[in-house]
Amino acid sequence: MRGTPQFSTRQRILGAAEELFAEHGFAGASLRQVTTAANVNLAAVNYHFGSKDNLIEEVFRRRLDHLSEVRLARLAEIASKPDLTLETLLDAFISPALELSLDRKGGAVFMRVLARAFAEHNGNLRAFLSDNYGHVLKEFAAAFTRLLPGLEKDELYWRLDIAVGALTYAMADFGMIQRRTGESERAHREQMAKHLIHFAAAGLRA
Amino acid sequence: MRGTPQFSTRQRILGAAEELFAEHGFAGASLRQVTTAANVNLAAVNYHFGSKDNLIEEVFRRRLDHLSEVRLARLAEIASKPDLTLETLLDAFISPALELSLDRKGGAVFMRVLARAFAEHNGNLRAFLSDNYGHVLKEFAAAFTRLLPGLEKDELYWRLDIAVGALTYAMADFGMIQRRTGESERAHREQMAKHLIHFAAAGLRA
DNA sequence: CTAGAATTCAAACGACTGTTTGAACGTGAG
DNA sequence: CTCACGTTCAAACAGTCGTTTGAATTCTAG
Repeated sequence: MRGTPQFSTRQRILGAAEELFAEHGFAGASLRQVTTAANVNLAAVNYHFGSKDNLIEEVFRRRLDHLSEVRLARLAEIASKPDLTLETLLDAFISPALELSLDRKGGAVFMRVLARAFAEHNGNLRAFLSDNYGHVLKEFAAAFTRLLPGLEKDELYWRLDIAVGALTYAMADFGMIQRRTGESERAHREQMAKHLIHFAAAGLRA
Repeated sequence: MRGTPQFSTRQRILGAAEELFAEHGFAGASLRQVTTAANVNLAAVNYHFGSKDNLIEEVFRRRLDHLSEVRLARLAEIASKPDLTLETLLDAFISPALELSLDRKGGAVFMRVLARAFAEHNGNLRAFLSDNYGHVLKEFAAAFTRLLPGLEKDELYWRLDIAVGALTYAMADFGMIQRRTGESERAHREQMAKHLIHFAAAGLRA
């Protein structure tokens, strides 16, 4: 029990990779940086994950599997309600991401990795994300369609696309708004989610 | 005049770098890829720009100097009008970016490079952009403040931040909406700008 | 035409890349 | 104890990285 690993080699690699991918990008973070940060032998990455590309996918899978589940569960909870509002529906999509980003163990970091996946126009990565998690977006889009029956399909898709953009950008903390001194990280992000829902609801309606 | 360069070595390097940075990122695109694509000797980058980092900055400067000028000119045109609307003000900010993205020579590609700059949380790059082009955002923010006097300052800044996020995301073509077959690139992007202005205006007002 | 500056070139620098190898290690089952 | 299996390890693989060098070439001013 030297060094008290506490977490498995796999988990430590995933954690270190997530952090370094967020900071330096997928190409910019080397496996030597990752394995050093994880306090693990260099060859461990290829032993446990096969390749760097597979490691990247696994970093997404570890977080997105759970995030998608929670989002769909929230959607199922509210979908049948007769008094469903746009704000509630947006909240069902945004809150799970907010909660993930408030997770003690690197959730906020992961949101930046996710935003990088959008910036990388990489076909393989996009296909992986679309194949594995595209159905969540589809289900939410259907719910929005039901909630905004007056809107043409094209019109709605444009607006949803824009809303997703605002969400991605905000959750990854790309913006210029700095957390105020004395304000907790939690309070800051909750403010952000509140404004995001308000803004997106108005944009979708108008 | 063998090979009819047509453009200077500098310009060809900048063009090739822009394209490869958009596709593979700043770390992912190597100087050998860039110089090969530009049909130029490897050492030319360090001769003309000093280093890869300087080349990156120059890629931004080439486009942003002009974009900032146009944006401020449009703002000056409309700022004094008594019947100024939110839509007009948003248009003054968005249209110049739209026109740039429709530029024959790689304008659309540059918008993706710009979005990458947000994804890179790189301090040096952010400082460079903020130092050189931050005043444009400041001037527009002041105009928005004048136009939305009922809104608290914090509230306005949050909404502007979200609007910038939606704009960045959309202009970089991160979204899932594909151009329809038969629709021109120009028509597609003009649609996008139209929806963007409509969405952002509603979000800012509500 | 010529001297001198500006530019381009092939080649090499040391450092770093992802991946593979085969031996060493720890551990639990028979 | 012993065997076997899963895991870790140091070392090396062939390439690629950004940058530098000094000579060769092109351009320009006098």
